[in-house]
Amino acid sequence: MYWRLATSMLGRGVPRPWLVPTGLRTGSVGCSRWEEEKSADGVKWKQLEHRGPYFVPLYEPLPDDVQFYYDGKPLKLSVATEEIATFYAKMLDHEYTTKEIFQTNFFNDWRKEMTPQEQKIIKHLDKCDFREIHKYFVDKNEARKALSKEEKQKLKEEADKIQEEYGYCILDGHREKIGNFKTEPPGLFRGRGDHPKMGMLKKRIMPEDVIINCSKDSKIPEPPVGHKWKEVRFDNTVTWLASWTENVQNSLKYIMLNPSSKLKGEKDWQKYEVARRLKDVVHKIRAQYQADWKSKEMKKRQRAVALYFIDKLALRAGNEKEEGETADTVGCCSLRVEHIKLHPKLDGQEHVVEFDFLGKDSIRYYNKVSVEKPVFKNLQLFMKNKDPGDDLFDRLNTVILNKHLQNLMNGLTAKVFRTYNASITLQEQLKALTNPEDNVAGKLLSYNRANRAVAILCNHQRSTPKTFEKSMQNLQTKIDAKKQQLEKAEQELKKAEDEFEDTKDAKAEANVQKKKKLLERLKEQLAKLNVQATDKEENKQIALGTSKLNYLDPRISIAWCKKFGVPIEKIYNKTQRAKFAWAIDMTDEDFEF
DNA sequence: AAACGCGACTCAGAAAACTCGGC
DNA sequence: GGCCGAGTTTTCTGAGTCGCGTT
Repeated sequence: MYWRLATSMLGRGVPRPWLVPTGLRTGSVGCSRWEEEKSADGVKWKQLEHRGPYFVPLYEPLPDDVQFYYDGKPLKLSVATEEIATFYAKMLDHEYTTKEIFQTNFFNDWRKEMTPQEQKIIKHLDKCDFREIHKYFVDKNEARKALSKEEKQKLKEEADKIQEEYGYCILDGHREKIGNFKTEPPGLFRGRGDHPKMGMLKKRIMPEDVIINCSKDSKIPEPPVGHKWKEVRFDNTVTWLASWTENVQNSLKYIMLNPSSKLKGEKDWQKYEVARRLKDVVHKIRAQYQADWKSKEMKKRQRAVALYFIDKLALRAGNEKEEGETADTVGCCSLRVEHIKLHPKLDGQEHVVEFDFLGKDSIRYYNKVSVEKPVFKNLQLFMKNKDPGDDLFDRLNTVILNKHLQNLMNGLTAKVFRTYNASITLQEQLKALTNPEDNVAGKLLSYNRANRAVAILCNHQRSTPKTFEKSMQNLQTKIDAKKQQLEKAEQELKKAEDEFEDTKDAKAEANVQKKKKLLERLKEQLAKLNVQATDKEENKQIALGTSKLNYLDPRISIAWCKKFGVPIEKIYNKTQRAKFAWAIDMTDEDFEF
């Protein structure tokens, strides 16, 4: 990997490009010439060449014997109408289709695409019968699973060929993997949580919708035959290869590089370096916001309390969002009065704030936190004479907050606190939990626990896996069986020892040794199973992946692996190792975040 | 100056696809 | 030695953050 060289050259003791300006900037806030990342006018590449997006296959009409029924009677649909019908039919056993908003949005959008005749007939969704179409797709899926080994192999090869052709680009002379090289197929929009637009029709992306970005002197990608690109541009200040506007939310979608790429890797590295710089000033910042809790200015007080939440609870910044366009979720600055309850005393603790709100992806944040008295008093003040639907921090937003943070440290924004607190927590937890005497399994449990502490801090949740109870039971069965084996082995050892007492012959002695070994092995296996069970139970509703991938400086984990003799593959799978190649390359066991 | 709207990027969990160990 | 299913990895695309230009 060519850039490994580059990164190793940038390792310890060697100035890192984006850190040099910081050093020079010390004490000279506002010197924009040295702003982070702007050193080269924001140029992201010199050369970019690619094939353009891979367009998902066009719709194939249903066979004639698969019918749609309206009001109990078969009805042949036009191809366009039928295609949209299949989107709904495919989702029939999904909870989405039971929701009224989903149904309404779908039906409205569907009717828009119908022919006038169809519009005249199809007036009510509840008279539509998609079950035969649904069954067709279920069967088709089954059939695909049942294909022979050779047929599957053939499909795999075709997919590999597409990946090979469209999945890579040339960036500054080097072949890099693309993250998402396929256009998103048409379908029904599925938002998270209570999304007002769920069920709307997401239209097919055509070459005419796509903007290509590449370098002028590169081989410009050919649009599919008979088609044209919307535009070809040569903008080297951005990292995307292609983009289009998505019709449901009217937002841009991009084709970008894979996390394993140099471009993304360096950005990731940079992110952690900013978080590490926060480490040096965080004590000062904390002292400052604590002082600001008593400020005369209400705006400052709100800023100080919000920042305290962001720091202590790792809340997200909380930008405003357009009402009615998305699910009603909030972050710190957008918290409303209804999202917190104040308890002067609760469960033996004083000044308890009870948080209950929906955050990103409509994941519930529920937490009871004992806070410092001034914070509590301030919150009472902020809530005074307000309705439940009013903003808690009415004089604050993310722009004001981030401007303030920028003054405290260059490159500092609200999200840096999440990165910083996540990484520092991992480092501290690893220090506290790792027992050098443990075997690898034991150490991995400690690692997972440290990781889990971070996931809890960041509120990374998952729904309990459908198979959880069952697999827990299976594990318990295994444990019980192992216990029995162990008991039996103990008895046999005792028997062997007695026999040796009697005979004192070499054969009996060897037998004792053999039984001892067996017992040891069983004990170890049992311990391992117990560890597994604990780990599993504790992980039931917690998602470790997000923090591992996005918040934890990989160098902490790599240093830990090296220090305690844990193979890196036990912590990071192949993809993760590719993403963190920059860190694997430069980190030794002494690394400190 | 501050509100706004857009653009570009990171972060997010669900679902699909794949793998691998036990029978 | 192939099949099954649980566990793991990869894909997918929606949901945030934050900066910038415009008004």
